[in-house]
Amino acid sequence: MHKNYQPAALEAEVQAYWETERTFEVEEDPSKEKFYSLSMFPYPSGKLHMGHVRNYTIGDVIARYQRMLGKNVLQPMGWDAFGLPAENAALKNRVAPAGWTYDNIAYMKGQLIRLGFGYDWRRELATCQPGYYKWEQWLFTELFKKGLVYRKHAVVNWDPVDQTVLANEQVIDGRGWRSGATVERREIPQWFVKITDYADELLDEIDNLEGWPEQVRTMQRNWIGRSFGVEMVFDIDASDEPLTVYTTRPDTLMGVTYVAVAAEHPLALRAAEMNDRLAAFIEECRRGGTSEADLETIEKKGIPLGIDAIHPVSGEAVPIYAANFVLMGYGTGAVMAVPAHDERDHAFAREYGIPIKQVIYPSEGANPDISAAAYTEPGVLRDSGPFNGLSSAAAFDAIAEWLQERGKGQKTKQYRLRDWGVSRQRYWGAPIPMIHCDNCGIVPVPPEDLPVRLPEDIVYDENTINPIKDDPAFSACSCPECGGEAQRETDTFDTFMESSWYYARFTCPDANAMLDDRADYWLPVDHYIGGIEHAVLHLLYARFYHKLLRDTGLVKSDEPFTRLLTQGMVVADTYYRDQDDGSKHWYNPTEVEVERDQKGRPLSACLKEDGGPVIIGGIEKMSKSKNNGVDPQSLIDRYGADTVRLYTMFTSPPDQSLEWNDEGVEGAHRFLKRLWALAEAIYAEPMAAESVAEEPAESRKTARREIHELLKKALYDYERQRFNNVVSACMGMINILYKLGDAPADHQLLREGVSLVLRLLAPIAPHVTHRLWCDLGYGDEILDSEWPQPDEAALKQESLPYVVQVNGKVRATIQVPADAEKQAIEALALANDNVQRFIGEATVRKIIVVPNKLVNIVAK
RNA sequence: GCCCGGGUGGCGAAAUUGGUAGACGCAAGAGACUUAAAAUCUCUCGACCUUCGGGUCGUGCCGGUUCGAUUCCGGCCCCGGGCACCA
Repeated sequence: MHKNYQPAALEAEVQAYWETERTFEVEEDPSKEKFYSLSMFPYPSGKLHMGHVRNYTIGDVIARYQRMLGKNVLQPMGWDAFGLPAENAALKNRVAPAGWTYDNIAYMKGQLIRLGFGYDWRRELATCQPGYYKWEQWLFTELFKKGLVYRKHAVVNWDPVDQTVLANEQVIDGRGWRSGATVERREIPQWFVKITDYADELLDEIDNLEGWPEQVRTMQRNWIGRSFGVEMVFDIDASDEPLTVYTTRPDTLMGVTYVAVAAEHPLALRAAEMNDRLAAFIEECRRGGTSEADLETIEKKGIPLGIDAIHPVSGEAVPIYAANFVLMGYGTGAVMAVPAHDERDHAFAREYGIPIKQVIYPSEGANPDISAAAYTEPGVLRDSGPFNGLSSAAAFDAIAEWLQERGKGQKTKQYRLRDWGVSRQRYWGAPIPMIHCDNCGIVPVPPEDLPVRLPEDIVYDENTINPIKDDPAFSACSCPECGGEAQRETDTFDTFMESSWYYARFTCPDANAMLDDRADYWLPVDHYIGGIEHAVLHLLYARFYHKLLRDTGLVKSDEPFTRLLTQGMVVADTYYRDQDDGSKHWYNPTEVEVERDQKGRPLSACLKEDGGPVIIGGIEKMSKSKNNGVDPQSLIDRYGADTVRLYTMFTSPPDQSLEWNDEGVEGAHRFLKRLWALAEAIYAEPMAAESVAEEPAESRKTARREIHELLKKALYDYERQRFNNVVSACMGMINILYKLGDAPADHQLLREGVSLVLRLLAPIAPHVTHRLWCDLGYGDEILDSEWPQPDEAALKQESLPYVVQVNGKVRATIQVPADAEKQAIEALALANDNVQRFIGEATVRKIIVVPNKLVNIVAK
């Protein structure tokens, strides 16, 4: 055993041992309880960032912990390999996306191994491999046959200069990121999967996801957004085609004072033929991005069509407006507006001088001032003709019934959730396996022709937009039905398609089918760990996909992930300078010197290179775009993997955001050196197996009790996944062990204490604990050692400290025999001088005794 | 704009969930060892007052419930995540 802790050599040796012993390779074993621990696989962007390190450390800690509890643990790893950054890199460096991606995978895999994560690498997969995406192409054609896939027009961001579709991320302040041109909204045909068919099941089963954070469950419920409302028709005075609108507040129907339609609504387009102002407005509405955040934050604008809608109950004419906040793609592209009872309608009505008609009044209390703000609470109806006097709830039913009897509407259920658009107009993705034939229409690629391979051997220059779009070698094909000339679909899948089922493929990566029997041994995933930013999209799509797999007969379970841990962001300060062209140039924190005030708050910052000032951009998620990432590799090189793992676990609880701070890593390293020093002391002086039984000294007895209390706390914190507290407890134990004396009994306690700390720390710092466990002769394989339990006898105390409060304020701490009765405790509390001083002349009204904790004396 | 989180010393955090606020660590200060430095070890460390016993205030802000609130309720402020083509 070395005298000093030397992580680099030690970790290499232990990693070699794991590889030779095939420690983390697992097979199905019906005799053992299985545990499938999975961390969200990375996009191979180049190198690991701190968020990866944190995510995979949490996952590895959970996997190793479960292994130490005796379970058959599967922990695989793979690569979410398709995506936009590979195309960006291709444009920038003129390299093919495939080569760039595989190079990144090789480098990042090396980093994962260097960090000591216990993966079964035989199961590794990359989603850009034809052997992987073949099966999702196959499933897509199956879903098409079942009617769960369809094509419709949908809006995209169109860059009129580059002549290309842009991702939302590529639209900056309404302009294309490369061309700087104002982005337009354009409708093109795209493929959709009917997730709304599963909306009810996806929503109702959230109730059963007890292992998921409540926060994520709430977000998913709101995202699906099931609402019960009424669909109704407004006749149009100038048209035969009525307008259909949906509302969750039919009780406010008599307060409708206008109707708003999307700018692209056929009614608006027709009216615009005769109306230049309207035509210009519609043109204006086509500009800007498509994201919901963009649409919801633009100034709400509208323009009257000059056409009226007929109120279905009163028969009154109300004006129709074209409005930029109503979207053609959502619902029916038309909404009824009730300014008195809806905030957005209220703001719009005030802007355009539209009447505000109050029809709902509070059932008790003062009537609010409706001219100042909308009254959105339910209440009692007035000025509502036949519905006067009804409550909002009763009016909901009465109005729905009234409309239904007259064929003007009905109760319906609606979702905020929209069908999943899976088409992307990009090269680096899985080709959508569909064929367009002039004779036969849309024809799915037959299974024997799958996979539709994406050509990887392509050339990129700065003008390349999409290498397969205009490549006849790719798109030309023969129709599988009529054999005639046909065209392949050149759009590729949304990368969420790949990431929605990889967890299942890991169970049988070599199966000659999408999945085989092994899937049902391992699934569902027992513990899934990933970033909170995936709370809705990825996690909802994966739940949906699992149900598709189930209904295709490939798995038996209903849900993919039993327990979910959403780790917080790794965040860091950002610094930038404004460029002449209006963009921002971001500087890495390592390039910047920050001046702080006495309280440690940043005052100003300057660039080390030129000493000039830079702007402090606030704390944000570590990202390439903000250049605020901390490279974990330099920390690994300097301190070793165990220190980096220990520090990331210690510095924040897993589900909270981690504010990166280089200081502190040193402390984690120091702790491992202290552990090493204690182990060295044991090694240097191996003790006789049988030491003479001696009555333990009082201080040693206390030390042992404190160690077992900390052990109990650590076990509790392992269960609730507060790994930062586990590390704290281990540090506390080491601090106690450091203060022990030289007696044989001290040495015995030291041996016991170190064996406890090693096992508690084994999932977190696996290399050093593995080595010390072997070198000190505790056993051969710490992962298969007995998981520690506190000694109840050591925890027993003859007397306990109680806090004594007078009127809720702490006035004394007293020692109370453990078996004392309530009266005895009260008497001891009252006997204290300081307590008496604060009772003074007052009369004791009440004494509250909280067992093992405190006494509160209420005196007045 | 909408949905979801978070706010505790100079800093990261803890408080077994309504019962001693600040465990553990970082930074800082003092001391020991050393020719010296590093490393290591020991002690101090929320603010203010103090007769050195202790006292008053203190968990973003304002109010409430309670014998007792970081924890529960109502309102506000600030920061972060998501918003369907970043992954």
